[in-house]
Amino acid sequence: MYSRELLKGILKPIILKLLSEYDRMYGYEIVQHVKEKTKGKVLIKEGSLYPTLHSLTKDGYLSTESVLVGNRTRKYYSLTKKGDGLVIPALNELVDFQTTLGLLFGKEKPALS
Amino acid sequence: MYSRELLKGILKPIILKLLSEYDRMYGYEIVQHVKEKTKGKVLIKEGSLYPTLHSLTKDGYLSTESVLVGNRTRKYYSLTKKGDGLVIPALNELVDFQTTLGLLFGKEKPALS
DNA sequence: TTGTTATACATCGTATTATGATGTATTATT
DNA sequence: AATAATACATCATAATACGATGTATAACAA
Repeated sequence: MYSRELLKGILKPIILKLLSEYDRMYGYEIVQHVKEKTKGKVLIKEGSLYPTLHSLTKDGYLSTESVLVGNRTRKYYSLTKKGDGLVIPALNELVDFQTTLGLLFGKEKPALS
Repeated sequence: MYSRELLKGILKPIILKLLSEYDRMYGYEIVQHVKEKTKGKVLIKEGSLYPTLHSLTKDGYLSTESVLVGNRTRKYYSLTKKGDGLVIPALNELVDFQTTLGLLFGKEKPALS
């Protein structure tokens, strides 16, 4: 895990990007997905995730849909139109930021995937 | 400029890396240096820099040396032995983090410089 | 069957830290 | 003479990740 502060600012972009790829996801699923994708290096905590999802929803970027699976509730989140408009700028900023980290810490521009 | 939160966690590493390269620097110089290095994308504010320098000093990572240039005071900062021990881990974390950002946001491992 | 782990949600207080606002003062430039 | 650059400082505020805590179901191993 990274120092707490380093992760600040990346949680919302992570959620936005995931939802732009997967159309709809629930909280627990997001945590697992990010864990796998980052090889265990980014472990989103519930105390971070749920308030953030609520905040994005409250601000109109996400919509929700509750589904019962067995007797357990799953709350699916999707991008609203407004939220969709946030995705590209957020990703651009992150990629740009990644490049800038390279300038500062000795790595050059990240290679294209 | 990046969103405020995105910059959290990188100021201390920036200072540590710079001081490991330049041996001694003063606040204003650090701001200018980072501004140039990042092509104006990271503009450290005085309200962030000075408290951080003081904090690092208080914790024994930096030592200071005040110099009069004309009638103006310059406060030079250098790494202590303790501070020196922080450099490598801090840089490793940052480079690692940069790579993880790539995993999350579509860029692969950063190219070596 | 019992204990543990995984799944799945939630809230709240705390800690960290970058920044704007504000202040003081010298030096260089127009 | 006025403005910008140099150079330091402090303080209140805002943003947000997280630990702690709570509730509950489902799966699985001992």
